[in-house]
Amino acid sequence: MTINLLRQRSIQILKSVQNKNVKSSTMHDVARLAGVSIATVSSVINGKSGVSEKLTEKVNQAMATLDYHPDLVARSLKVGRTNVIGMVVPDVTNQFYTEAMRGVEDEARKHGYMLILGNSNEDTDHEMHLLSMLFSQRVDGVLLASSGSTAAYDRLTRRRFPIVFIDRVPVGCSERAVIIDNVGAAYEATRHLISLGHERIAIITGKLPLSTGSDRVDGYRKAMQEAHLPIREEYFQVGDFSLESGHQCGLNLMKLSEPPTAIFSCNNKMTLGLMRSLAELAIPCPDKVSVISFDDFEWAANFSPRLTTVAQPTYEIGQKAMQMLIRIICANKDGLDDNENILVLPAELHVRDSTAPPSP
Amino acid sequence: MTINLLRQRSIQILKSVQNKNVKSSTMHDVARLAGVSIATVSSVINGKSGVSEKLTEKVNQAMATLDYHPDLVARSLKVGRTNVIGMVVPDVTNQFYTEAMRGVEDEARKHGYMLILGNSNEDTDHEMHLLSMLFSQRVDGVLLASSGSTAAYDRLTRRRFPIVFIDRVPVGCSERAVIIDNVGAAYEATRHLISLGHERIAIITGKLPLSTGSDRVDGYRKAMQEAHLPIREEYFQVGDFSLESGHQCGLNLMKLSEPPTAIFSCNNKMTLGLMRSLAELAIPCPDKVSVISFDDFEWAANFSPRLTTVAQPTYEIGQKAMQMLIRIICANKDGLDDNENILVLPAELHVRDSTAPPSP
DNA sequence: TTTGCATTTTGAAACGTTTAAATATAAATT
DNA sequence: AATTTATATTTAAACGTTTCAAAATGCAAA
Repeated sequence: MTINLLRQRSIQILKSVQNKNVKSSTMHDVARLAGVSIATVSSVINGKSGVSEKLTEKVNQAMATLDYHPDLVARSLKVGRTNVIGMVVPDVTNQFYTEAMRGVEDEARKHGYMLILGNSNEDTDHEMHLLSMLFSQRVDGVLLASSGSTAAYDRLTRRRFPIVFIDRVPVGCSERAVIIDNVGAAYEATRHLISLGHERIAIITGKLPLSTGSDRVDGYRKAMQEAHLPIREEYFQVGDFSLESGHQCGLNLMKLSEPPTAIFSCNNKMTLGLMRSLAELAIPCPDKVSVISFDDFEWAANFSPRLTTVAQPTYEIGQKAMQMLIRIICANKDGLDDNENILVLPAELHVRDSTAPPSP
Repeated sequence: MTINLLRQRSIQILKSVQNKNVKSSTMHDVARLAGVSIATVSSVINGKSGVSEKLTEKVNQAMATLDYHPDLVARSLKVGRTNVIGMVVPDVTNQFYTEAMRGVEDEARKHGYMLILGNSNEDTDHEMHLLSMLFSQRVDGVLLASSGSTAAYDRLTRRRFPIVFIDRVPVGCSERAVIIDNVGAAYEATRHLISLGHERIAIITGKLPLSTGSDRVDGYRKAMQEAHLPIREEYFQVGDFSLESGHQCGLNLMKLSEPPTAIFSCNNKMTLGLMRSLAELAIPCPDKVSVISFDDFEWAANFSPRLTTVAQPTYEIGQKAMQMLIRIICANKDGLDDNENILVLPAELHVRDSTAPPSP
């Protein structure tokens, strides 16, 4: 075929593609322009061996002129695999999850996966809906920071659908998860307050049906009991991980006739709410009340009071969870059982200025 | 068909589905179990009129027993539309973008769209790659907070691919975007510092090839010129929106023999870096230096110093951008030209404690 | 020249939907 | 009872890939 003929044909095909306007060119167009069969084009695209130098070149050229991008929807349908994984988090504005997401994404990209992110807004119904959407989209697996219900999870696992919990696990489920040692970390945090001399120590808990809720309470309980300190009912404030709940619990605590001298807040958002309530009541921290918080972030260290926190390895949580998910997907594909278990990472206490001995 | 026969058939089909294990049931299975054609099943699923009470019931029952979930991959291939839109942001750990994302998601859900989120990490190459992946995934449109390059954008618009810029626009592109009045907001911010009596006012800029970089500089310039204040070269620090750049610029500024008495930081992450540098150098704010920052967040108001900020309507930006994108998609579908333009939202100055008159 | 064998290329059937056209059924009109 | 009309249901062809079996080609040996 002469160069001229090639050019002419190219223009013609380009035009036919442009006419349809938004529709993009297909393997068919490429094959036609290169003067080969679509099977050959497919082989070139997928780097299969056994295509001659000459045709490979022709095909590549045709793809370039047409600016061809393979249709992954069609491919997914054929191969029964999308190379997309879903991630559902309860609060996308919480940096904890977005840092984890970076770990997930980096690891995902390394293995050729894309990421669909869903935000359940701490709403179990919406979480169910998101999971079933993801399933319908035929994602290859899901990372889930649960907002509480196990219903969706049950349905999916019954189908042997690859799923890994991250950060939060509904109490009861205890496999295929990447979490931190919440009991240990909460124990250390409470110990820190006790060692400073505090006795009236309050806690603002997260959602109790979740591991991050109940385990942190357990660690707190353990430390308190060990030190023979009572846990007053009014010092036990049940929050739900939201800023608003932290705010409300903070007000509840500091308006008591005998307010606590130290508060253990179980996540970053609730701590922000707590600090707001302290500001509103003009209660200085740590002078009047010490604050220790789960989750460590950029703002914690450079404003006043510099917060004492329990720092979690957020990026690593995401990274490790994605690795586990990939192993499960592969095992599933080969029809064998994966024997993935729960992975527990350590957390770290960062002592700063928001905790101090109680004022006499 | 007797109830018994139905049950028997159901068990048989269920078993055949379970054997394939992870594969889920198809319209075919449903049709077989319900004893109808797959076209009828399709009609029921899509709520088409003209299916008898009786068959509708049968089909619904069959779908329930099989726990059938439609394969959106197959549907997408057929109808040439995925009902998925992509969103690419330069820093997913920046709450600005996740709050915008909430607006996007709420609006998307309302119209039956799902969301794929990509994080370009301020890397234009990676951004290109993400965009081309999204295109291959055949998303119906893209929301883009650009990290600087226009190359990807050009390629996509040439194909008339629906795309809306959000927050940041590469200088030059000036259509289909939802942004705020950066010049005006930066002008007001600088005016605020000037009105407090500051004359040595520094700026930490963002990436200059982006509207959020250059427009904010323009506003600053305008205010300074109007007040007949010089813009010293060493007070003009070019950052890149990252915490690290804010930190470095902060150090540069405060180590000058004649440091500024006020600093205008052009986004939240850089402000965090700036505050870190002030802490390291033990320079009190606002006593020695005033700080005003773009972007307002939860932590800005309840720690000390309470930050003076320019607050953007983050949620609304996302919401409005998604609405615009949907309009473009619809116009495209009907083959007509959309006449969408740029949408500029107002920002708001929140005066708090980090800005004060210069110390004498 | 033929034969056989390895290599390259192609044809055609999937994958799970939607949809237009065709057919079957029921109801209404003569 | 025969015909028309409206309604309900099914058939079969797409959508853009992958993939396997079959066909074509090239090349060495007979």
